[in-house]
Amino acid sequence: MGANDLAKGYEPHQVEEKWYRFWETNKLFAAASPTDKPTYSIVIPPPNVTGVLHMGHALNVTLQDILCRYRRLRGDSVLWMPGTDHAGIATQNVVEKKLSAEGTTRHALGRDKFIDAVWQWREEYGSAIINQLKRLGASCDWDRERFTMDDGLSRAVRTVFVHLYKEGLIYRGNYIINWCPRCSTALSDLEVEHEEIDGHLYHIRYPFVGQTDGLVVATTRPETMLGDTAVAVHPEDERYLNLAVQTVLLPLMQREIPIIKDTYVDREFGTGALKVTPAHDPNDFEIGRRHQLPEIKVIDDNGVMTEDAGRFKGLDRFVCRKAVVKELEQQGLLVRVEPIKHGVGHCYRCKDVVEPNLSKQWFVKVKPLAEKAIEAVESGRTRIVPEVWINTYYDWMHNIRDWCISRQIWWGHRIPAWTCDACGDVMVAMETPTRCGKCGGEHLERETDVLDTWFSSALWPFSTMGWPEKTPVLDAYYPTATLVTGFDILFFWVARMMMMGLHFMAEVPFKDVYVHALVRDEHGKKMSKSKGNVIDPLNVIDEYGTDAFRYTLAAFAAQGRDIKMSEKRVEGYRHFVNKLWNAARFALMHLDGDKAPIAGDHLALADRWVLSRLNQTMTSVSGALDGYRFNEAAAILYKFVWHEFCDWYLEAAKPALYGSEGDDRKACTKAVLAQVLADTLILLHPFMPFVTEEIWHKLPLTDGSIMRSTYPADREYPPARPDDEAENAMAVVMAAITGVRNVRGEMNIAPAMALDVTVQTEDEKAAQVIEQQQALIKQLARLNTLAIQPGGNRRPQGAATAVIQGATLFVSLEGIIDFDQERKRLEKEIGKLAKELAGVNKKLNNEDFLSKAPAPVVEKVKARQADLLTKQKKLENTLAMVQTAEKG
RNA sequence: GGGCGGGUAGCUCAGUUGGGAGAGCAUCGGCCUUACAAGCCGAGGGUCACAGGUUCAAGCCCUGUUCCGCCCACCA
Repeated sequence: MGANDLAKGYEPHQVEEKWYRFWETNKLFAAASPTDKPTYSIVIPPPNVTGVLHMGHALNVTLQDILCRYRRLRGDSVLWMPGTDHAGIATQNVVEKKLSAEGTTRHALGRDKFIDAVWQWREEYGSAIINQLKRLGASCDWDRERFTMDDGLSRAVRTVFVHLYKEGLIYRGNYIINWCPRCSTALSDLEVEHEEIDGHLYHIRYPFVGQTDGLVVATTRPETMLGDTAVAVHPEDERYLNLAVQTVLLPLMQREIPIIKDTYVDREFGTGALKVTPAHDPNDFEIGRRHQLPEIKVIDDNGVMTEDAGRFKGLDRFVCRKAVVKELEQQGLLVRVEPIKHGVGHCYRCKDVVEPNLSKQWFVKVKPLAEKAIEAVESGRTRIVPEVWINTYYDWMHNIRDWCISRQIWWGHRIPAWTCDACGDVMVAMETPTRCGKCGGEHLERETDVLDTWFSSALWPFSTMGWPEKTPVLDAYYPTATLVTGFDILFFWVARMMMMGLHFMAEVPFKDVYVHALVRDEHGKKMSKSKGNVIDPLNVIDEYGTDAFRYTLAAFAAQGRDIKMSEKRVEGYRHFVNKLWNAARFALMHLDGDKAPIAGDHLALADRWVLSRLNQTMTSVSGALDGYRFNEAAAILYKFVWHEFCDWYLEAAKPALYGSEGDDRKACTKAVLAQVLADTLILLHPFMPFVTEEIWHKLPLTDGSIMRSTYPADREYPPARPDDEAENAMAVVMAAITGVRNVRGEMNIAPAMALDVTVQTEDEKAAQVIEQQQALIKQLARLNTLAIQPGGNRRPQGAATAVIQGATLFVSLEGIIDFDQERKRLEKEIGKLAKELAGVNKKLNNEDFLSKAPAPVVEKVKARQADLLTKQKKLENTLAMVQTAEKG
C-alpha cells in the first residue's frame, strides 16, 4: 500500500461515515457483561427528545467519548449507556405547538389521544438527536439505548415512588408552590428563573375601621391585596407597640383583617407594615400558617381573578393590577408609587411570569436523602472535579427544601395513586388497585398529575441498567466511574441522582463527577437564538470535520473556565489533522508493507530521541486524562506530533529512508517510523477517532480496528523508553541546527544555498555529540561542509557566528556577508543576554538567596550564570572582530 | 444580600506542589527544500488589572481596590 492511496489533503466526510458504520457493524461499542476485565462506565446525560444538537451537547459528548475510547484502549470493559429524556413540559409544549398549527388542541384530543400524538412525534423526530451524536463519533453502546418513558424505566419510577411513599418520604398536601399559568402546572423551585425587572412599589394605606388614618403597606403586586388576610408588624417595633386598634379595613374588599405580630417582618423596610397574602406569597403562607390565617385564593390556575376577588373576578392578573391601582388612587388610598428593580420568577420552559399559588401537590421530603448525599462527598466516595463545585453542592444540599414533584401536564409518568370515591382514601401502589383497601369501594379515581421529568432522570444511573431487577449489568457497571456534565444541571440532576442512588442502591451513583464549562460565543456571551450568535455544531462538522471539531473542544476544556468557541481555532486544528494526515502519507511512501520489528542495533540518535519523546508524551497524556485535564492532554499531543515528530524526526529520518545510510539503517528507521506513527495514532484516537482509524488501516504494522489496539503503556513490546542520554544529545544537535538557521533567517540567506560551517567545540560532551552527529546536523541545517576544531581561538574570515552551549559555530559567508547586518544581529543577541544576566546576577549577589534557597536551585542559577557569561564573552569577542573586519 | 470564576502578547486562551513568561491565530522577513503553501525556516511583540503584604524569590500565596461574567436567595 502506498501514498497514492491517500488523498493529498484529508477529506473527512466519507471517511467519518465509513468508519462509524464499521464500528457499529462490528459491535465495537458493545459493553461486555458479564466481564472479567476491569470495568469503566458512564451514563450519558440524556438529551431531551425534543433536542437538536448544540455546543453544550457537543462538548459534553466529546469529553465522554474521549474517556470511553481511552479506557477501552487501556484494556477496560467500557459501558457508555446512551438514551434520551422525555422532557415532560418541553415536549408537551412542542407537540402542542404542532397541534395548534394543525388547528387543534390537546384538550380537543383528550388525554389518551394526546399522549398517542406525543409518542408518534417521538417516533418521528426523537432519533434526530441520536443521529447527531453519532456524527460526533459517540461510541455509546447503542443496543442498550434507553428512554425515560420506556417500560423498564417506567417500572423503576413507579417502584421508587411507591417505596418512598411507604417510607413517608413522599407526601401530598396543600402548600404554596410556583405555578406557571401558561403551562398550567406546578413547578419546582429550581424550575423558576429569577430575572431582575423594572417594576413599581405601590404604597397603599389600609385604614383603621371607621377612620381615614391607617397603616401603609408596600407591594409590587397590588392585585394580591384582594386576598390579604392580615397586616403584620414586628413584635418589637415601637411604632406599633401601643396601637389602639387590632384591625384594619382591607380597601376595595371592605374586609376587616387583623394586625398581627411576626418577627419575619423587617422593620427597616418601608413603614414596617407588611400585607399578608397567604395564598399568593411563600412567606405570607408561612406567616399565615403560624397565625392560622384564612388562605384566600384570588388568582386561579390560568392567571385569572377568582370569585373571591369580588368585582375583579374574571380579569387577567395584569389587567387586574391596573384596575386595582386605579381604584385605590381614586379612593385616595394610594400613597405613592416608586420605581423598583426586583426579581421576578419566570417559567424555565415558557418564560411566562410564575405565580406563587396555593395548591394541592405531591412532595418529596428531601432532608434525609440530602444528608446521605452530603456524606458521600465529604467521605470522598464521590469526588467532584474541579473542586470549586464542592461548596456549591454542599450549599445547595444544606439549604434544600422539599421537592414538588407533581405536574399538571399529561406527558410524563402518571403518579400511581388512586382515590376512593366513597371514602376518599388515597392508595399508592405498583399495580392498579381494584377496590379501596379501607372501605372496599370499587370506584377508584386515578391521580391525573404526572411526575417532574427530573424524577425519572434522578434514577438514570441504575434504572438504565435494569433496576429493580438484579442484572449482570448493574453488577458489573454500577456504580458508574464518571459522570460528565455541565454545572447548569448540578442541582436539577446530579444532586438528585446522588440522593436516589444512595437511597435505592445503597451506593453512590458515580465515583467521579467531572463538571465541565459552558460553551459561549467568541466574545464570552451565552449563545442564544435571539442574539443570533449560535454556532451550530453540525455546520462546524460539515466545514472542518468531526476530528478537528472534537480536538478544539478538548483543547479548550480547561477546568473551571468557560469555553469561548471560535471557528478560527477549529480551523487551526483542522490544519493539525491535515498535518497528521500528511505525515502518514510520507510514512506510507516509505513503509511499503514492511513489518520488520525495530532492530535495536541500528538505532540512530533521532530514533532513540523520538522513542523517548513518545514515551514521555504517553505518560503525560495519560496522566492528564486520568485527571480530566483534557486541554493539557490535547496540547501535549499537538506539540509532540507537530513540533517533535514532524518537525524534527521525519526530517532527520529522511537520509536513512532514502537509502543514503545503508540497508540496515533503512530497515531500522522504517521500523521506528512505523512504530512511532502507530503508537501516536493510538494516543490520538480518543481525540480524533476517524482520521486515526483511517490511517491505521493503511499501516503495515497494524491489524483490525484501532479501537482493538493496546495502549503503549500496557503492552510488553515494543515500548518506547525514556532515554535521557538521547534527549541531551539531541538538544545539542538541535541547538546547533537552530543556530545556523537563525543566521540564515536573520541574514536572509535562501534555504537552497548550502553553507559551510566551522564549529569550535569547548567541552568534551558537545564535541563528541557534534562529531558523531555531523551528518544529521548537515542534513537539517543544510550544510555543504562541517569542519570541527576542538578549542582554539581561530576564526574564519567573513563568517557569521552562532553561539551555543559548549560550542561556537562559524557560518562562512565569504563575499556575501553584510557586516553591518551581522554586527546588528550580534548586538541584539548580546542585549538579550545582558538582560538575562542582570536577573541572574541579582539573585547570586543576594546573600539571603544563597543562604536560604534550596541548594539545587542555587546550583541551577549558578550554572546558568556561567553559561550566560561564556556566551556573552564569545559574542563580544566576535563582535569586536566583526567591527575590525568592517573597518578593514 | 450571600457565594463563585475571571482580568497574562493585537485577538482567543494555557500556565497544579512559588525558583529561567507560553500556544494558536494575526503581524514582519525569507522559502514552491522530493509528506504537507491547510506548508517550511526565522523574527518582533507582555511593569502577567491596580495597590499593599508574606518570602531569599510571587503570574502563582494573603489583604484591599476596580472592572467583567455567572450562580444562589422568601425584604414585601
